[in-house]
Amino acid sequence: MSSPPHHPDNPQPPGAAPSATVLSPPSALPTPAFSPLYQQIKGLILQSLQSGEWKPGEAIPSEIELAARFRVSQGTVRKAIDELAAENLVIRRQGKGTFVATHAEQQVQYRFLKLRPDTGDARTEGPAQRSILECRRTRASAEVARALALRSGDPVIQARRILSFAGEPTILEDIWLPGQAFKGLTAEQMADYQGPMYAMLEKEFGVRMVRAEEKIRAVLPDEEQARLLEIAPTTPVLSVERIAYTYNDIPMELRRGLYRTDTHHYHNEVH
Amino acid sequence: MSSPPHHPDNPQPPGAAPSATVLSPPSALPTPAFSPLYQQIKGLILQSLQSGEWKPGEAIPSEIELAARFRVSQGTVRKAIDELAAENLVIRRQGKGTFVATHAEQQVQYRFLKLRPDTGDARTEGPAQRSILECRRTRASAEVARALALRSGDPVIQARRILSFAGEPTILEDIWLPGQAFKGLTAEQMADYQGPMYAMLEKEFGVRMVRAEEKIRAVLPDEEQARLLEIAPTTPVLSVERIAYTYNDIPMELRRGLYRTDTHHYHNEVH
DNA sequence: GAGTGGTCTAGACCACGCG
DNA sequence: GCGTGGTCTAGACCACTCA
Repeated sequence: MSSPPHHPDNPQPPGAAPSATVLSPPSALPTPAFSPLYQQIKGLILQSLQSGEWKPGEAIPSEIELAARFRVSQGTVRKAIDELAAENLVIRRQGKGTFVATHAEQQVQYRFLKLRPDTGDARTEGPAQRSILECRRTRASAEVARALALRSGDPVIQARRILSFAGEPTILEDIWLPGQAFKGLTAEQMADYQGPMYAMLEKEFGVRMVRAEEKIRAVLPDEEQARLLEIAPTTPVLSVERIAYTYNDIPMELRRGLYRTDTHHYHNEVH
Repeated sequence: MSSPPHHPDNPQPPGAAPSATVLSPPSALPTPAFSPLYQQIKGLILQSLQSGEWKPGEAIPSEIELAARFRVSQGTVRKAIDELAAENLVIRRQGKGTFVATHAEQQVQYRFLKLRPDTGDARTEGPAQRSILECRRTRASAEVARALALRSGDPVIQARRILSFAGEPTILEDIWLPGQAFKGLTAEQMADYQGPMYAMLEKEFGVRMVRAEEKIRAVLPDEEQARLLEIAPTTPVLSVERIAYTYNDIPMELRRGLYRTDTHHYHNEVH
């Protein structure tokens, strides 16, 4: 950390780094950051988050504790946490504390899935049925490697599954995961786990998906895809190509989904 | 406004409403709001925004001025403006001031359009060519009325246009606008205006689109649509149904777009 | 150099959740 | 009743823009 900015009355000694025991980050300098104090604090909290010091669902230390740990005012910690909360990395609960965000919550199941039934409440539809069609270890094609920031031929896990809503097959997904981070992942694990796949990856492998980018197109399914989705091959479907990222914008999943939109639609809000 | 919360040392007289001259809002009570002070301030600023006290692109008063006007601290005004900035209603520029957001800026042309070329930079593609195919006064169908919160048979303006990128017709749009708010809108106005349509509506009618919701599906174009987009009728396209809202969540536009996704894709980021 | 937004602090009190 | 996050204030100084 660089020389911390001005403390009006309490001039901080130049090298006074936070007293936190900062674990060595995976692939970056300790904290380059010539940035506002609260940004630096945010970075330090982020490091603890990604190092697993606080697990998903757990509470992080209170603002007062963090302020003491980092030797800054509570207001500065607050602003750092505000940004983390705005990015959905933590969740604030008044009177209780601030918690590490997780995919394993009833309220926000399928945080990243924007498909909604055309009619009725999402809740009347009930949870999705998942069925794993395939799950195997293979090697990254050039395309998959590029999406996952790997080299061609690096080990990847490839899976295919179907999500059904109210008994209707609605989503067909092909999923690629970097083999290294998910050693030992089995089809059983994917099939048996109760809850979203991202919750399972979080729990079993400590990898948290934090944000994703999607490219959406209209396509016709091939024969096999149409059969699996139980639609005619002339029925257009949404092709949703997703790259999901962990902390530090590291891509951790490539997913190609085909969404039926005869009974559902992709919902988006734009500001 | 309810009794304003606690001023530590400067107890505010109970009825001390901000000294701002509040114009009567269109269809709501002066400010129900049993909410934090900064939320009430935000509401008051919002009223000035929607009443046109400050026009798009103009600067709003400085934080210090607003603090004086509303008799609160600068920090409270700041928090109110922070939220407005987060919602893209205003833009802060350090050293210059805070400005009313507008659709008429070079940087953020087509703020609501999420379609991007598959390859190359969006800027290499240049601006879109617009051609108006149709623009007429008509009456709202039940469906259009529901979307725009009108009654069936209310006057609406219906338009159809094509957006082309690099000479290729890419988007076909049918647009419905409530007739009352846009009296006197002509096809010439739509065709001649340099810049996004929302910028024109902003300038000519004082109606600012602030947010939109989209429902996206994959469909096949009908014959006419295919002809206009210069594609085969067997080419699936994205159907994007957008409802755009002004302040206070009042729907002001229904738009049905067909997007070609053979050369472009709909891009979305999810958190 | 004046004016604007941006950062930081310190301290007070409020609203909530839980034992 | 205590601890948590949430609100509000007051005052200082920084960083940027422009005349």
